[in-house]
Amino acid sequence: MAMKLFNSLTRQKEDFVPLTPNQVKMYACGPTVYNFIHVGNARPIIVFDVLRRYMEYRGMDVTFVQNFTDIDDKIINRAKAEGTTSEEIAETYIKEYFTDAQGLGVRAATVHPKATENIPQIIAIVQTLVDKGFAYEKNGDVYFRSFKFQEYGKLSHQPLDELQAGARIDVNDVKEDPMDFVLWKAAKPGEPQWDSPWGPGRPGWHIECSAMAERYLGKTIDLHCGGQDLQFPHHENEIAQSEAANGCTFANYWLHNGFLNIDNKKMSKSEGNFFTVREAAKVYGYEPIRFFILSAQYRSPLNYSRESLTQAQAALERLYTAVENLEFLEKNGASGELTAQEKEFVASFDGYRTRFLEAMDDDLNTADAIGVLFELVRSINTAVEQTPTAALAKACLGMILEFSDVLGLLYNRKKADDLDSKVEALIEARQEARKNKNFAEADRIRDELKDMGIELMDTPQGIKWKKL
RNA sequence: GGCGCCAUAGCCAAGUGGUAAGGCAGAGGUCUGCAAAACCUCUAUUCCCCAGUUCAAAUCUGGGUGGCGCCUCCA
Repeated sequence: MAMKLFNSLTRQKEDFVPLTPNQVKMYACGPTVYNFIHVGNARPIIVFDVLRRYMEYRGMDVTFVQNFTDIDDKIINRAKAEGTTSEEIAETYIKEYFTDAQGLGVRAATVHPKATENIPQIIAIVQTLVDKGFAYEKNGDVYFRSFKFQEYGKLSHQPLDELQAGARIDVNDVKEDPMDFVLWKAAKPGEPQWDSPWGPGRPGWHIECSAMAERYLGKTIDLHCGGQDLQFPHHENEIAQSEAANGCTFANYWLHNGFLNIDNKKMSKSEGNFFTVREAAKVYGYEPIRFFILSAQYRSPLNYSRESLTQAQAALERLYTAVENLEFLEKNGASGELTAQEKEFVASFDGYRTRFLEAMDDDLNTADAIGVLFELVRSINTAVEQTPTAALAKACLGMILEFSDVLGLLYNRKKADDLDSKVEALIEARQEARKNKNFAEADRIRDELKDMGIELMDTPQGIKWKKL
């Protein structure tokens, strides 16, 4: 059965069928690198990372392209303000982007192209559009004739005349029509520029994505993803440019994630009501941010709050504890093969897997999938309590990690490294005290170890410890 | 003005025609020297309101109310 995705083009959930069976060409609009990313920016990054992981889990080969917009007014302004160059600003925040992305458990895309490394490709498309009459030059700028593209508005489902009315504010312009948008901007003194058939200048924002998607994925791609706020005009314009230039469909499926809100209002840079991922991670850790974002279906609005992040931390903790307990049992549990009863239990995993797949197939319902994961964890905790064997623990661990890998969770598992001899001696001393029923001393040692960052737990299989 | 989205327990959040998943928080219990973890039980007769369709609705239809977004840079 095919997975279903909500396609913004048709406003319906559709079976996802890639152009080439099991080969997926996927593009996501990446950040403009002039600042740290905020938690709202993290939502698409995480969600589409999960989509990619899930498609791979389903046996598809995914080529995932996510660009960096590294030339833009904001970058130029920031560079001016800091007395440095655009290149330097972009380089800095690309580095910071990767720090955050890695922290959030986001895998690097197949390719992370930069706009500035695709100038010839951009110029080529603009030239084609000029040649075909879809674009015109004015004072060194080049604009796209929006209404010449018959299907303009098909993604955002905006009636063209209404769009025009809304754009009436745009007065005294050199454009033929207010709805036209810029493909190439004439250079201003002191700003980064490249030579072009229309004189020195730099690319507009929308054209970059058209150029990079085509270069790395081809003229028609399977999936194009991004935030809901990019649907219009950015994605609408990408469609217009690419389809006008190439004469074929640009992307078969368009996915748009819902907003991350704060106080029920969209978290946005221009409003200033945002927390950077870096700040939030300092308070809650990176992984709880990921868990929090995946705790709702990606198209629903999601409200950022201290309480939600705290709840995410606690929920994750439950998962980690389950995994740690299983790892402990794998080492210290009773040895031997799986019993018939245990085998039967392991066979019940198929039911969970089916439900997990159903949830993920249904437009990437990560909230439901996480629910299945928690139900699995509870049944495993119960089973393992009844028969704490190493073989069962191993099988259970495998099942949990299979799900968590798809969601990209539980990636901060600590390696069970060795304790130093001093700690071992203290544990030994505590055991001796316990044997002698000297519980005051035993508890004192446990507190001492806790101060050293080692927490002890007594289990039927022996002493379990973890670093805090 | 145009085009959309959302409303489920104290909190977060699934469920979209068959009688309310899961997590967090809370209460009680089992286990334990204690602790931690885990497990068990309990915590929405009800899904913003009103009307309608149906044997059956949180789920469909119509009408309200409240909140939000895009139409301008924004994931």
